[in-house]
Amino acid sequence: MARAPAPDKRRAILDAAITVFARQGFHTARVSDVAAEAGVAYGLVYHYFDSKDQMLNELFSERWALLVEASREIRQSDAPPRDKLAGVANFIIESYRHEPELMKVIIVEVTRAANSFGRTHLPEIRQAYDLVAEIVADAQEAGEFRDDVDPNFAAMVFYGAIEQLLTGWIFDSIPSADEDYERAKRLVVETICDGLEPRPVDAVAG
Amino acid sequence: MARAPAPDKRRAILDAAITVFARQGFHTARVSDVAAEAGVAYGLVYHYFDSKDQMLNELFSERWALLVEASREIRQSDAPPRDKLAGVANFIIESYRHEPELMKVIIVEVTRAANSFGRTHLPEIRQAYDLVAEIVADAQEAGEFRDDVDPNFAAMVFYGAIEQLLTGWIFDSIPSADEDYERAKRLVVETICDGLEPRPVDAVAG
DNA sequence: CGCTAGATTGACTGGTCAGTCAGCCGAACC
DNA sequence: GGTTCGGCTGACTGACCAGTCAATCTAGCG
Repeated sequence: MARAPAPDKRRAILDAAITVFARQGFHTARVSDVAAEAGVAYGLVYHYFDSKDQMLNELFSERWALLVEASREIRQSDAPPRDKLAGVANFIIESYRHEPELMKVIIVEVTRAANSFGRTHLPEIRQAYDLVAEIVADAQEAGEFRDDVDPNFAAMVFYGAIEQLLTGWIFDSIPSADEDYERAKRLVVETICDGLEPRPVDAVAG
Repeated sequence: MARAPAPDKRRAILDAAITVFARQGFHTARVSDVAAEAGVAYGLVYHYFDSKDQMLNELFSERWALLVEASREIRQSDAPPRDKLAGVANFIIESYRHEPELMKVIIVEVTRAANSFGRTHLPEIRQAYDLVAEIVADAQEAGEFRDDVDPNFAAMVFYGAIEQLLTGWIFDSIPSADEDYERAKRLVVETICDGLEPRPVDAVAG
């Protein structure tokens, strides 16, 4: 029999780490918990990873790279700016929908950890923000968005809104049925693009 | 000589805790660091507080109560809704401006800590969010805001935007001169109320 | 004074865990 | 069958730190 087809315990450990970090939080999670969850001996974790931190770093970077990549493609597409923002929102919210535990870990432990991890990954995080800022700037140059709002600022508002939604779902303080995700996607973009105040009726259509 | 006018070591310890928690993060801060920062013996911390956690809880609740109180007053005022939102934004941003360390601790260690502290204080946190939602709902009933956006949702977007700004300042990734704070206050409200897309010119004024 | 009570001290304890390490197991290859 | 080598094991160690406590100090008070 050929050498067992890569049991990939490494991946199993990483997956277990997601579950455990999401459930208990990184700080309170013990490496032994991760090993147990993965059904693997304690020492094996250190065979594949240098440290507990490295696992978290890897989880973050792996997924964040996908977000940056997706954002880059969306930016370069020739969709209208509103659809581009919708695309980014969609990607993030779908990520949460499919892998809520991983996204929880990323949002809670990395994005928002101002000391330690947050600082380490600042450059990566900024890349994603910057891409949204560029989408806005592009739209402003094309006259499709107001040009009196700093693009970086708009990006902050956009990301802030989405992260807050994720946080709401994580805390289980806003509803999370299928339709709620869809509604949320629509509403972030709508709110940010259109604003809360009613538009003067520019065409009585209907 | 009258009994020394309450040396208030308790307060000194709490203030030291702010500095230390902000600098090192709650988890990595040692109680001995707090004691040292306060210029006080280790044991004295436990004379005034039951635990390390209790210090953080107290710091959070003390200040969050002010925010809720201010929000409540703003809601009950008869200013236009846009000014009410501006009032809340102003309160939070001014809090950060005057006590950045305390606000950093609150945002990073409590508001955004889905496990541990965040869960503990969820009810208090929600109170503040709910008040913003009510401001929006009031405005919708008065026909001053679009009524096709869920008020809770609008509140999320609003808080998300502000917290993201604070986070930007905390991480030192957006500028923080006096005028930047003022501009930020104006822009959050403007962006959220007016949206990013240009309004159709409803009056050629000027 | 002598007494009481609260403030203050800091050495010490108990428990927890990240990370180490000496060695085992089994597959391939000779 | 022996040898090698990577994957794999889990008991152990060393450091760290929250919280305890017995002792000391200080101030008012009779």
